[in-house]
Amino acid sequence: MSDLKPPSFVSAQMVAERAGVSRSAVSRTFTDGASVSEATRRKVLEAADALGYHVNHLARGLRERSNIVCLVVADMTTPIRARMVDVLTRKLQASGKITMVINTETDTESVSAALRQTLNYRADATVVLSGTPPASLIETCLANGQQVILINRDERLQGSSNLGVDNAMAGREALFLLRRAGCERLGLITSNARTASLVERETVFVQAAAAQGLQVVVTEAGPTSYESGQEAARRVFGRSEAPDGVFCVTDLLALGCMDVARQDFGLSIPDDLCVVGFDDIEQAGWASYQLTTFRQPLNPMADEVVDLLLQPQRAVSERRMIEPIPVWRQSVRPGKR
Amino acid sequence: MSDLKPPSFVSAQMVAERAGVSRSAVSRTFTDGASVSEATRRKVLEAADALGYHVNHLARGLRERSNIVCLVVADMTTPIRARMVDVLTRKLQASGKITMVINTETDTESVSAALRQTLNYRADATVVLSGTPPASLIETCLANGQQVILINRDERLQGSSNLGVDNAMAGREALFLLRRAGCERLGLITSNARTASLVERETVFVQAAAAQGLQVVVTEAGPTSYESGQEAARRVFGRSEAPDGVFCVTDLLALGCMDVARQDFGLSIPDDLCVVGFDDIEQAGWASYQLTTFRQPLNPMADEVVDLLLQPQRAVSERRMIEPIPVWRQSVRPGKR
DNA sequence: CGAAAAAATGCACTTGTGTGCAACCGCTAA
DNA sequence: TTAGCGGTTGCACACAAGTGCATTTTTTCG
Repeated sequence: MSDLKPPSFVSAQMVAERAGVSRSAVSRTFTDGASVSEATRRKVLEAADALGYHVNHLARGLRERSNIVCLVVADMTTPIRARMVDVLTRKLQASGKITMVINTETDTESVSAALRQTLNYRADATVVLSGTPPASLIETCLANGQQVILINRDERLQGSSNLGVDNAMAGREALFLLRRAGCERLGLITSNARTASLVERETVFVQAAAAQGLQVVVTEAGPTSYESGQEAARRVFGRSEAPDGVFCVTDLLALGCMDVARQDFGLSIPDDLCVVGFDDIEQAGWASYQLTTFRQPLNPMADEVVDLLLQPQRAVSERRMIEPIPVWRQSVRPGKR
Repeated sequence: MSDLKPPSFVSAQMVAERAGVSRSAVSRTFTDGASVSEATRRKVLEAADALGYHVNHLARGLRERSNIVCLVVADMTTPIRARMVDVLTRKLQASGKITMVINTETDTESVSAALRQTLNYRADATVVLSGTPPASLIETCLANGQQVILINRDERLQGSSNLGVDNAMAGREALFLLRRAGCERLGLITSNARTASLVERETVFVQAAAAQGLQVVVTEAGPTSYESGQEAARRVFGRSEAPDGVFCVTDLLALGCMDVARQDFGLSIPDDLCVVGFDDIEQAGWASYQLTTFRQPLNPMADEVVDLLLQPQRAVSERRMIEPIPVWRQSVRPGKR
């Protein structure tokens, strides 16, 4: 009397047998707009409920769209990435998609493997948050009818949709803020990740400064993290002509920098040192930091992604740019000292 | 001459035609241990490569296991949750599973909807990180042969596997730490989330204190967040007999509490006030905080999850407990004042 | 060289679903 | 009474894969 085989998913066939109808009737009951009599429908729903039946979306997706969207992401623990994943999964779900997360490294090999997984699962689209896939693989995706959306990876790739924030604007504005605060010796702290986004913020900041006849002390630390910010700060503020205004290309770098500047070098922020960040992660607003920064407008960005998904034919090779939002806090003086 | 219909996924059939073999041959080429001649295999691989063919895992999963694991989670932006998702997706991937993330609210209705999605996609297993699904729905999952693993949701539910950290131990040890530091007036800060985990940490701490004849000032703030910690601190330290030792059931609460205690009330940590947290999020180790706390051993926990998945038949109704690891930093005095 | 064993191949069925097509049912109007 | 009509229903096929079984091809060994 013991059931030896493990229980398996209940299928439409079983429901049909129990309800005494054809399997088609079951299918139609769960399909919007299909023609089923009220009586049949009731019988089917009753049987389905009793057996615990749930439509197999995998089999459904065998015919046409799978409604699966893959998220290729690295460094998920980074606050900004966590928020991105959060917002994206929310919005995608709201538009009837389901999200597969592929956690990867940023090197090309890992990203390629991730993208191939994406094809294996017949995702309607892939959203790449980290790393840059090789162009050939993107073409394969497109050849398979799969949409590719790159976020904040600025290398323009044929066929993929690109979405990013205006890094140049942030670089220019950061300089403006620091100059208005009366900063004379400018510094820039970046990581060795050298993402297109980071590089653009850096170069625009440096060039804009050069246009004003100012030189910028550029410091490159390890990966984009709090610890790298600390390390960079130890190098920067130990020298004779330490900067009095620093643009950190990432909030995490900025926070590490602030802690070291204050605790190890006794600097007062914003009196002795002004700091500007980028991302507006939650911690930037904490009382200990009150970092002036630029917010990545994640909700609008996610809306754009959903929008791109809903009109796939027009989306090919599109490029959309979103303005970051300056967030004023206390790490930069409002006027000249 | 324009291709009107959108490109669609290339199937094994197309590869077979191009390679001049049967579809079976294609299938066998991509199946380990199947019998194919080297010549055929080469022809197939060549055609597959030219067309950009990728095996459809969805169709493969139609026959047996889908290799999909669903992660039901809320509050993904919380550092501890982000880390959990990160570690789990990594380990699951490493063991050949693919992760679907369902971002939900903690209310029963949302969690139920999430669990039904889980069934729709024929997930081999569901890992619940937030909220508590109704017992009836868990039974439905089990009836469909789907494993349910609950993490840190301590209500023991029939049939599901439970995995959690030893909250009681943390409560006891937190008290020990504060008492050894010479704290006389104890406080506890919790959120209104009232998760089983949080409640257990609270009650054990309070009871252990009572056993020593000490009363604990319990403050309940809003959701588990930095801001709630701030709010609670404003209420607690404004009174005449403010505590000199506080256990915050979560690191985020602790960090908010520390900032307010220092900046609004001029308290020095750990001289005037000792603080203990729980989770060991990254920010707890930042220079501004140096919070003494208990680490959730996420890697071992994820290993347990994978282990449970690999032996599904034995896993039914199992319950595993993992010890949190005390992390010594500077927010508690090492000895009596 | 020929027979037996081994390897490779293709057919046909399986999985769970949606859907076009044709049959059917009940009802109304001529 | 019967043709017509709209609403249901079931059959059979499609989707993309894996696999048992029978058949064909190749290899091996006497």
